[in-house]
Amino acid sequence: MRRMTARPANAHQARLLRLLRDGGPNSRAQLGDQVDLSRSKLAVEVDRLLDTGLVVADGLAASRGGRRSHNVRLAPELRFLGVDIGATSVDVAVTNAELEILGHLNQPMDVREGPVAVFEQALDLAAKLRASGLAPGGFDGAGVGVPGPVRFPEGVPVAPPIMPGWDGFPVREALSQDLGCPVLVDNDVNLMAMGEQHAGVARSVGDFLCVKIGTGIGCGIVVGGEVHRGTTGSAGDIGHIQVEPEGRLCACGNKGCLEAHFSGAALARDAEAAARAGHSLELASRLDPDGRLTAADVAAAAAAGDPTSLALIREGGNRVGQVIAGLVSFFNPGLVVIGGGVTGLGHTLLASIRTQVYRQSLPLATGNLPIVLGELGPTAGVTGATLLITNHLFSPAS
Amino acid sequence: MRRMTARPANAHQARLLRLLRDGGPNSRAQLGDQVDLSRSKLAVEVDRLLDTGLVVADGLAASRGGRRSHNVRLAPELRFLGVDIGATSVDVAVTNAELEILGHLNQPMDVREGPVAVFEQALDLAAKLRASGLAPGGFDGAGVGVPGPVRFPEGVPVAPPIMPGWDGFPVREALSQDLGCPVLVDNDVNLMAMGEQHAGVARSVGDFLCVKIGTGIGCGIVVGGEVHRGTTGSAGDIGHIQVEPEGRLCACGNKGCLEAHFSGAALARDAEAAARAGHSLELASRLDPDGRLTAADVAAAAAAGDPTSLALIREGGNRVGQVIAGLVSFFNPGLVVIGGGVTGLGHTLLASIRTQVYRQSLPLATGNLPIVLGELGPTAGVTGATLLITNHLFSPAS
DNA sequence: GGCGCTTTGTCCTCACAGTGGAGAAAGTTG
DNA sequence: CAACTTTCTCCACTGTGAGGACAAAGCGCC
Repeated sequence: MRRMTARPANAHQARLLRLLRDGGPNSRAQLGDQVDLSRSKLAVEVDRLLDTGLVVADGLAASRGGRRSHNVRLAPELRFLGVDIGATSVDVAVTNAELEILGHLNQPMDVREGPVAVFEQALDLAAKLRASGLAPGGFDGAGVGVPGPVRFPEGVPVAPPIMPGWDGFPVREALSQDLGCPVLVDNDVNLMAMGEQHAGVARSVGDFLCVKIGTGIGCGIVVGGEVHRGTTGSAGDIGHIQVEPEGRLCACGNKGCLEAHFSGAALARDAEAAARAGHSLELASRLDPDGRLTAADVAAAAAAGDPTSLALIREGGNRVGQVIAGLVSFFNPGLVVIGGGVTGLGHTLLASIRTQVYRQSLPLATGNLPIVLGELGPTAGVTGATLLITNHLFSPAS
Repeated sequence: MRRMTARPANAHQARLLRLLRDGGPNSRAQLGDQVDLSRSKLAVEVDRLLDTGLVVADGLAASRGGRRSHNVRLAPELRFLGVDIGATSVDVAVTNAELEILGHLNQPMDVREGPVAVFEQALDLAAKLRASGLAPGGFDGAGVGVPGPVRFPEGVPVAPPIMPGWDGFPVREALSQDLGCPVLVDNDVNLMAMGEQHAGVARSVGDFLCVKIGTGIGCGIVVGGEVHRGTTGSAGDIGHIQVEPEGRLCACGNKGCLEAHFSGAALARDAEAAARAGHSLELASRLDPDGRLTAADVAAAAAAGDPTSLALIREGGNRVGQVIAGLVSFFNPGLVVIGGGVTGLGHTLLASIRTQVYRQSLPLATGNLPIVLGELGPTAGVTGATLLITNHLFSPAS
């Protein structure tokens, strides 16, 4: 039960910790190449980190033509917890300090059951992972993503549209008590963006957008390598941008919101309607006993060549693409990542998004703009969550 | 002919220079209150700045109950040039190091005449200001705004839609040669945003948007106090966001761009059409011999109560408001500033923009969101320009 | 194996940024 | 004119960090 208590004493140490997190075991010489400090100073700081126990010796590395170097690495017993709460399921993962996922569990649930019930399930999953020996000493930190706006400094959801019972629930404080470790809470979309930035397609891109299409639609915004959360924590909430002046009624009360026209939920509804109207035998054959379909059913039908499903996906892609085109003109990102549950719709969706964006935005903004699917899938969120908390812990203590 | 050659030697000196720029003459004690340095260290740095000549003694201040303090200030002979190139006119202003405007000239012109002709006029205005004794020793730095995207590090316009002849013209290099001082070039909208941030409505706001509606429409984006320019320098180019799927043909080749439906130019065209169709006697009476109108004519007609003009303005406001609503949802700013030539349309325009934004965006994003007119008018751009160059010069030399 | 060359890591000295306190200088107030 | 404030300077002391010398450890070649 040895927990991480120490924190880096200065910016140099913080920098070194992050290099070790992102680059794995490293020799003093390799660290020196990346950090612009004299060798002597660097040795001093590394020694201090060794003293704290955050960093340990890791044997000798192979020679590169001279004396073999003594590697150091982050303490291998450090454990971090990533929790990603979606609208319809929870993901929980345990990582070491290098953010390698040691164990990952997923469970369906309904976020509308409220924070108490949901966190009971999440903590249960975390306990299972611990019970399998992955985190014998408990956790040194945890990151949590929730599907709605968060007042980041306090770690409290504010006015979340799809999870009314969560408004004001002190997520950070409650979980910090339960887990006995530091906790940080953020919007799930922001965490997905951070995950892709750290380990996915967005490595080494400073400014990018990460559009997550699941039950709802959100967008992570990264500016200069940092997540932009906005004044009230609601930045990236693009699901309620109006795409049709007199369009469908949305749960938020407005008409024609993007989310009402396309999202995992909207797609399933449209597919059900098409199936019931007899437009698609392929879809009808997939109806469950209650007459319901999911986005995954549509993806499967599309993969089987069902024209109705393909048309629905294309139309949805056009809608999202229309909004993304606007955002690209406005924000001029270096990359757009598409992720979330509907990535199962794959390249049909991507193609229609690309068409819209490349057609509508100015060539200067789209000239060298990749629009790609996220590559981490369900691990993006939990990876981002542990990145978030380690970023915090690997900073000089306030 | 004494030019500023020295640059601050370290971050402390840079910080002090900016404090003196923004706060005017200050005593060492007052500076110490703002800068978190010991008095002794601060005295050393101030002395070094005095040695460079960037800072000079400025006499004794009034006593605050003890020994009177020796004020210091930025050298009063420092002169900066701000140039703001619009689509239809140039603004040129001279400021001291405290960014007080000592002289300001404006001249109509047409950017389509190309960079050589335009800068000839701009330099002519600058020479006039010099001739009137405002900058006997020449300029210590200049900032330039152009109405299109700029590759900022090089100071070169790229693919500017409304000024084709400017693509790739080395503005920074050319002007730096002509003026014999450091020059920085940016998008005019970004400079307006910086101006309002420094001296206008956006003081002390970290994240805000500054929408400039003139001949075209653009948006300055400020994130964490810094202008966001995007990957290729085209961030904020919202004029070509599509607002109507099968809308009017735009100069850019697409259909339904915001700019095609509302901007200074579009408003004038609509007003002309209405006048010619006999819908408004008020507007018809303002037609010039060529049958042309300007946005200012529409503003005047609206002020006189002309219902056609008011309707045009309202409809335009709705269009812009629709786009801004989307940006607000996406970006979650703490303030939206409306500026540019059409601010003459005043509160009629503002009201319809506000209506759209407050109706379409989520309450969390709009709850405490002021939407206001810029307060600097034509001086915003030139102030931003001199802020840009002094920010650069008051930074530690690279 | 001996020798030169390379890489890695440690040790030592020096420069200097920065702190904090003492005290001088220059005011105000009673 | 004494007591108190505020401002500014001077000085001694501390800790950070750079840079060089040197030791340790490895490779390759003769």
